[in-house]
Amino acid sequence: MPETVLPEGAAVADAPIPPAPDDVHTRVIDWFAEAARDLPWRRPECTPWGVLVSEIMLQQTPVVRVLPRWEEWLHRWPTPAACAAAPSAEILTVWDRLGYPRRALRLQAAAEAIVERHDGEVPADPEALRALPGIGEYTAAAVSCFAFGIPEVVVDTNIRRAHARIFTGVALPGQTYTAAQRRLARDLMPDTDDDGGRRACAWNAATMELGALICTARSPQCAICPVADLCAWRAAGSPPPTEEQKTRGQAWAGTDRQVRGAIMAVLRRGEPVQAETLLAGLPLPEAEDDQRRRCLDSLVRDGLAERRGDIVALPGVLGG
DNA sequence: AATTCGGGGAA
DNA sequence: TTCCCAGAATT
Repeated sequence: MPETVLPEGAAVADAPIPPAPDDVHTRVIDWFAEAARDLPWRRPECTPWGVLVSEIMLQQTPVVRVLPRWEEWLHRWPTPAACAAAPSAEILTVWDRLGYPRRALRLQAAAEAIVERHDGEVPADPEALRALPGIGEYTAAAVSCFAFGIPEVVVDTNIRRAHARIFTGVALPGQTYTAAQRRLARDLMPDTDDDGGRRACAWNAATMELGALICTARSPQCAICPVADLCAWRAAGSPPPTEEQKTRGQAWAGTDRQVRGAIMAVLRRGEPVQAETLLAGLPLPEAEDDQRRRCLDSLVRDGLAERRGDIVALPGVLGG
């Protein structure tokens, strides 16, 4: 804020005027109709289970890496019941290197809960979805909206960024999902009175796609953006992100996540191995013995590995 | 509100 | 190297 005191009622020069939501709705939804990617979990024949699997896999993992794993997963386990009945080791193997393998176990646990609590059918109610393992606020809303057409407020990282630029006029939304951002997203939802929520769901999907394809984090394609002339961030001169808005990079080299990942890569080969051989053979010369052992222990605690005596394997393969 | 939890491809 | 990706669970 400048030190200068402005006249009463005068607009602050830097404060962008947010566009009318209705105008943005029409532009973005029309753009989506012609520019949307043909993703398999968007096809009309995709089941709610297929949508649910895609949403879990897409948590922090890019679309291009999810695609082949999703196809394999749905081919093997076309229903929650089939997934629930699978060996956990197979679950983790098919998950492969999507990352955060606890998601795979939680997805199977969700499938089990769906069989037990919902007669094997993915629930449409967002509260019922939210109660399933691995399903939080975003995923519950997304499944409810994309699989069942229920006009929930869907807010992912793409939508937060698009909202921040178009309506708030800042480069990036910041690291944490604030109450103000949640309120903004809710206020921006199209009316559901007329069409029962069809337009609201289209708005969710379209805004997400806009953030993924046009309004990207690094170099947004404003030249081909359907709302460039309405965008508050553009109107403000496309100011760069502040230090507060920048995401502080997560360290990777030397972290437990790296060591755990290296251990899981070995276990995914399928053969039980000696703990000492496994830990000594990790391609991480920097890692101390203490860290290697700690990470293996944590994997066992997380149910991602099983240990009997000196032998370690994926869960279930060591038998009773 | 801050941390932890994988992994890879592009800037 | 750093950044970013359809987040969730835990503290």
